[in-house]
Amino acid sequence: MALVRSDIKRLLQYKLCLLRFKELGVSTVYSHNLGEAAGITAVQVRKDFSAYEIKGKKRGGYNIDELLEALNVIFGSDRKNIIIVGMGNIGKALSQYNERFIKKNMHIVAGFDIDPAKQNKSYGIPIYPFEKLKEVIDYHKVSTAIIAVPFQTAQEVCNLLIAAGIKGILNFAPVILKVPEEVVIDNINLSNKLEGIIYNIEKTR
Amino acid sequence: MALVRSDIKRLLQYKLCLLRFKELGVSTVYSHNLGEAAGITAVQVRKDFSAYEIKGKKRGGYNIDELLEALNVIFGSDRKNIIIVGMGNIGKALSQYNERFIKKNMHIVAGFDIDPAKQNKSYGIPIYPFEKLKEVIDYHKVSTAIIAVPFQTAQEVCNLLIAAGIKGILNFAPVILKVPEEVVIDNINLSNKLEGIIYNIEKTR
DNA sequence: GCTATTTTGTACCAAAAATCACAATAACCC
DNA sequence: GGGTTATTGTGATTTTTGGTACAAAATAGC
Repeated sequence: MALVRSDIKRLLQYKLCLLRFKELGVSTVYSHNLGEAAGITAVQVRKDFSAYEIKGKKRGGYNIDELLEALNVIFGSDRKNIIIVGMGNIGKALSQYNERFIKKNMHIVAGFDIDPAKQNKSYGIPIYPFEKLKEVIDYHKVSTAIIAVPFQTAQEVCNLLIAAGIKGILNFAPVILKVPEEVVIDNINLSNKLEGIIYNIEKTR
Repeated sequence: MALVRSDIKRLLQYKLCLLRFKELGVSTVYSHNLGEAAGITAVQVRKDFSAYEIKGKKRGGYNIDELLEALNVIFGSDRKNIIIVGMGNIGKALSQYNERFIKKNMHIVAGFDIDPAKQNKSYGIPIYPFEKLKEVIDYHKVSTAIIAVPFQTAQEVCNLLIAAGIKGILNFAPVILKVPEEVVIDNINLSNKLEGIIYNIEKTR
């Protein structure tokens, strides 16, 4: 499965904004507030909530706690364990994001690298050789992995992961990984992102 | 401007795949070859090329050099200079990607950080304080920036960048940055990406 | 040279997503 | 309490996107 539906992306953005609002002590939002914060039109916000039968009050807006509760039902609030495969620049950087992920109850429990030298380094998470993949995945009940290996080995690593039981992959290697229909994949190509931005800049001049 | 059109994303993916094919010594491709490599249907490939008046030969496929030449016309082949703002984990990691970006003629020419301690470190690129922003942007004719600062300061940094002449931004801070219509912005939220993947996994069970 | 096959190119159709327009209702103000 | 306003909720419309089917053309095989 190649794509996260765009309504889901928006709901996640709402969730993030709502948590920030809540931290500021706000207890209700209007569709246009939330829309502005999330970069989405007010109509779209109302439609999204309406589609999930989340009700607001006419002229009274939406209650933030109720919204967050409803979003928790949609997204689940139980702990998710994640692994990183490939402890190069990106892998290392992401391992240090753990604190942020933990706030959303996503825990990076281990990293994997082919290089034995990295397997002893302390990145805040334990680093294992690939032989330990299945063991760690099973033990921590990991269903999601981040691939941050060079593109030449990415597909091979991807196959290993799927064989070991991984169901969802965030891929930073600059290839489109081929996965069975039931596996969720999101390919991020930073260099293409930059090129796309540059194209848009030039085009509008 | 919030979004890079999806046909542009596909063209960039074709470009990447074509370069790889070329390195392997292949000189022609069929729409289904390229489609498979790029994770796109063959019909879509043909439509995309057709839309840009790139012709193939019936039963003979497309000539890779011609395709690449056409893509170079669309995307330009001149050097683009880029800066990174915020030399935390992500900023550092990206600065070490420079070699890969250079292959596409995108050069990260400088990094910026508020912390004077980082300004002397060697990351392969010079690191400056924010006071030097305008100077560096003007000198290197930079139009594109990567934001990798904490979310609390991201909008402020974004405004600074735009005031200093930046026209396109790739934003890793977990906020939706507000920019004038003519500025190109791509907001990447890694934590939302992971949550989206996890949602899809659970949903399909 | 005729037929079969492969591949491009495109017209048409279906699905998804976004936008517009406006009805419904609750709160506010005088 | 009556009118006005702010806000939600949704039906209708448009736009965008991707997919299907098939015609056109070039090559290959015999």
